[in-house]
Amino acid sequence: MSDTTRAGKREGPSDAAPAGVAGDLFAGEISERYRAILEAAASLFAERGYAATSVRDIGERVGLLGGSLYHYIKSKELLFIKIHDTALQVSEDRIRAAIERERDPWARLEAACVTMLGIQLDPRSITMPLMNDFLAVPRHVQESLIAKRDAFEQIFVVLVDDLPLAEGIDRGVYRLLLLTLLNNVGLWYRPGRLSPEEIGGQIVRIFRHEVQAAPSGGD
Amino acid sequence: MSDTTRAGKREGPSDAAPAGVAGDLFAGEISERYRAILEAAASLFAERGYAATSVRDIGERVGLLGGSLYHYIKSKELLFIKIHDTALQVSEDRIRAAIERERDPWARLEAACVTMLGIQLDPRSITMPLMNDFLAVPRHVQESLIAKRDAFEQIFVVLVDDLPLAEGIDRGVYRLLLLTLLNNVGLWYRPGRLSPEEIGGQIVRIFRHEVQAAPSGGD
DNA sequence: CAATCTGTATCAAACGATTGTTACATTCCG
DNA sequence: CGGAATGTAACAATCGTTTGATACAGATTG
Repeated sequence: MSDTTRAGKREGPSDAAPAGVAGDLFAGEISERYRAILEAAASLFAERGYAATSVRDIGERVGLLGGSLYHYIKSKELLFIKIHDTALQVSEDRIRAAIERERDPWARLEAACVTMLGIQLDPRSITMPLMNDFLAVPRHVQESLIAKRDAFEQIFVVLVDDLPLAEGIDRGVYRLLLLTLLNNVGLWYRPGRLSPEEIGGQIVRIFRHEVQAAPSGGD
Repeated sequence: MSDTTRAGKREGPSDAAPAGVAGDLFAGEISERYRAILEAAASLFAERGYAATSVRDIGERVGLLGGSLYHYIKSKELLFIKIHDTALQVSEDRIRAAIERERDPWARLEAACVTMLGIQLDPRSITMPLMNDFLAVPRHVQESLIAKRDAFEQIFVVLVDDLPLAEGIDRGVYRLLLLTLLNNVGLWYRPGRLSPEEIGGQIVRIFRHEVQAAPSGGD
């Protein structure tokens, strides 16, 4: 079969980078068409889920026939995995860069949350709503996704470990709850009312518990 | 050839109620076969999602051919809606009964959370993981689900309004975050480690903020 | 008691549509 | 010309659903 990594095609080398987050997402890709396919597929997967998105749907979005996509992709499954892993990698990089600028553990956590929400809730972003779409993909695809996801979550393992949490709070559960929120806010968020920063702030305000807990607690 | 379960159709009036939560779920249904179909479909929808579950899959689970299901159901879409609405109704009833026994606002919230998690995390329960499967179903089905869901969430509107929350916390966001958690814990929960009660307790411990917030807050 | 009817439950098979994918032909462009 | 990009057309599978036949239980009838 034709080698797909062969570069030096149509466009000039400094022509790329049209959009914001999404443009960044697949920045390393050679062909603009290929990047358009990745973005269209990502957005459709996020909108309707993996199983409910057909290859022809993706093709229509970029002005190609379904079968023509196979000049760029190997299979629908691998396309999904590629999008998923890329989104996760970009998110990880951005979050790491954001928390690096902060010293205080709570400030670091908030920076991570706000950054992740900024990605999740950006309509251009297209990133990670797919992460809650495990169900529909075949088992062996799931395994690939989970591996990548575990690596990503290591960021939050460290972040949560550094928090001066009140005792009685299970840090493992705490981390999972926080990630559950960050991953799913996109399900109900509608732009206009609150900004991603405000929601991130609310989350941290709720999850922020200083060392001394309830002064006159019941139990 | 034909299986052996052909006989034994009609049942006595006091013979029903085999399982726990799931048995309760579709208790009012007349035929045992019909109830088996509802339960099998509910569990499959919860496992793989709506789009990735075929009518033939459901049939196989109950020992029928795919087409034979249409003696009991009108369509796959209506089957999904019925399961969804029933699960929501059962959950609502159980939560209302649970919070009725408590007076303190925080105790009422915890009762609601623990009850809902008990339903969500019960492997027999089968109830509501479907609620996060909006994406795959057609638009007009979504509208039906959303209507039911809004009614359900009214419970939590009242519960959260009664909380003596620290100022600076948006009660609308607070409620949505809480519901997001309750709806999605099932994605990572594995029985054995922690009980639903313990997780519910952790959630409330995190979401519990007395009126006087951080004594020397940063912002 | 046997024969017949009736209605429910199920199977077997097919329907048209859609799925992911491929093979081949064509167009485009340097 | 030559290779990359796209269209055309089909493939086998699977999808939700329908149709018609069949098995069977119970009531009705002789």
